[in-house]
Amino acid sequence: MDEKYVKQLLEMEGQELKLTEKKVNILVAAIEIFAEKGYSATSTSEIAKRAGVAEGTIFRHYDSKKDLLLGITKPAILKMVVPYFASQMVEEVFKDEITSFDGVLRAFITNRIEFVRKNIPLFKIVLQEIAFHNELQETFQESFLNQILPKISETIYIAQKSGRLKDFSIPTTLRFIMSTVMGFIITRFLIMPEAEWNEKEEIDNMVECIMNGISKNN
Amino acid sequence: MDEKYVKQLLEMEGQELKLTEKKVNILVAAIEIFAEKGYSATSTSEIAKRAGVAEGTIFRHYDSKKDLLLGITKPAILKMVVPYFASQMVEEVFKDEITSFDGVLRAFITNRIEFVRKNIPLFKIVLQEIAFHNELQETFQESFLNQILPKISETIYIAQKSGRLKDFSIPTTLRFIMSTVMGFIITRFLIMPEAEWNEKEEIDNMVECIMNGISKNN
DNA sequence: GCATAATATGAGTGATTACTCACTTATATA
DNA sequence: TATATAAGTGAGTAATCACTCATATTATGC
Repeated sequence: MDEKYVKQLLEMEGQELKLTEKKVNILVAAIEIFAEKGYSATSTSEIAKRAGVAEGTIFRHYDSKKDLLLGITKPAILKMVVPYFASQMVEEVFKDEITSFDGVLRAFITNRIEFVRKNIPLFKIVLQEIAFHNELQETFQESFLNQILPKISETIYIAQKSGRLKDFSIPTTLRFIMSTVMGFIITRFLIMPEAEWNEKEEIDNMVECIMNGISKNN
Repeated sequence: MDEKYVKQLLEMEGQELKLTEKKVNILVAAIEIFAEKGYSATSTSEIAKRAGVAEGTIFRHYDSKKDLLLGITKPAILKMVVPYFASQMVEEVFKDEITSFDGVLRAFITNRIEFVRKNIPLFKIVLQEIAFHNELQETFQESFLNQILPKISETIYIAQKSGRLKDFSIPTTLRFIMSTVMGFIITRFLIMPEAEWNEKEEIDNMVECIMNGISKNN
C-alpha cells in the first residue's frame, strides 16, 4: 500500500486528507491489525509498534481509537458502495439498454470483485465492525440505501415492466442478486483465498444463475 | 431461555453438561453480551454482574474467558450444521426422490430458518467469532466439510446425472444455494429484524429462484 | 538563520483487564 | 451425624488498556 493509494481510498468527499509519512504508517498498520484480530482485540500500543511510531503520535492524529477506526472504515464504505453506480455512464446503460441487463450485471460483479481484491483487509474490517458501530451503519444507510438503492430499484422496476424479469418484489430480487455476489466474494477472498479459482467461469455461472433465477421463462 | 433448552443446545455429542443454576445464568449472560458487543469487547466482570454471580464463579466453571466462548460456540456450530442432514429420513429423501429436489430444498430452508429464529444471539456470535478463532473453524470443518458436505455433494451429483440440474461444479451449485439462504437469514434476523416479513412468500421465491438458477431449461 | 508552528515523542496516568486463591457455604455420601 | 467433595465468593494480583502532557524534533515562512 503506497501513500497515494491510501490517500485516495480514505478521502471522504468534500475534505482532503493530510498525510505525513508517519500517519500513513499508522493507517496501514491499523488496517492490517484490525483485519487480523478485530478492532476490540487490537491495542493502540501494538498499532504504534508496527507503524514504527510513538503511541502518542496516534492520538495527535486521531482523538481516540474509535476515531481511528471510523477514519478508516467510513470512507471505505463509501468507496465500496457508491462509485460504481455513481458514474453517469452506468446509469445510462441501466436505463436505456434493458436488453443488456445481464451485461450490466456482469460488469458490476467484475468491478466489485476487483475492488475487494485490492482491499481485502478493509473489506474484512467493515464486514466485522459494521455490526457493532452505529456510525458505520448510518454511513452505509446514507450511501447505499438512500443514494444507490433507489437507482437500482428503478432499473429493476423498468426491467420488470418490460416483461423480462419476474415480478418478485424489488427487495427480494435485489437481495437475491446481492446474496449471490457477496457469497462468492466472501468465499473467494475470506474463506478460501488459497484455493484455485477460475474466476471467469465463476462469474459466468453467477450471471447465468441469477438471470435464470429472476427472468421470466419463455 | 430455560435451563433444559440451554442444556440440550450446548451439549456436545458424547459428553453431558452439568448445569447448576448459576452456571446457566453465566451461560445466558455470556451469550447475551457476546452477541451485543462481541467477544473481545465483553469483560468477565460484566458477565458476572449480569449473571448475578461472583466473578470467580465463572472461572470455577471455565478455565478462561476463551474457554467460555468455546463452550458456547462449539456445540452451537454442531447443532447449526449437523442435525438436519444427520437424520436418516432426509438422507433417504435426498437419494430416492430426485423429483422432489425442490421439496427437500424447501424443507431444509424452513428448518434452518426456524433454528436460527430460536437462536439469534448464538447465530450472531458464531458468525462474528469464527473469523478469529481457529478452534471454531476446525469445528466447522470437522462437522460440515467432512460429514455433511459429502452427502450433499452426492445428492447434487445424482440430480445432475439424472439430467435435471445443470453441470455447474458441485461447489458452485452448493455455494449458490447457501448464499441465497444465508443472505435471507442474515437480512431477516440480523440486518432488518424489525421489518415486516412474509416468510412463506420469501421461501417460495427462494426455492423458485434457486431451482430456476440451477435447473436445466426445457 | 531565526522565529514560529507543526509534528513527534515516551514516560506517566488512573482505570480496567483476565485470572487467582484462601476461604465459606451447600450438597452428597457413608 | 460426620466427612468429603463440589460450588460459590470477593478481595487481591500483575499486566495491560486508552489516553495525556511536558518536552523534543522537524519543517516552514520570512
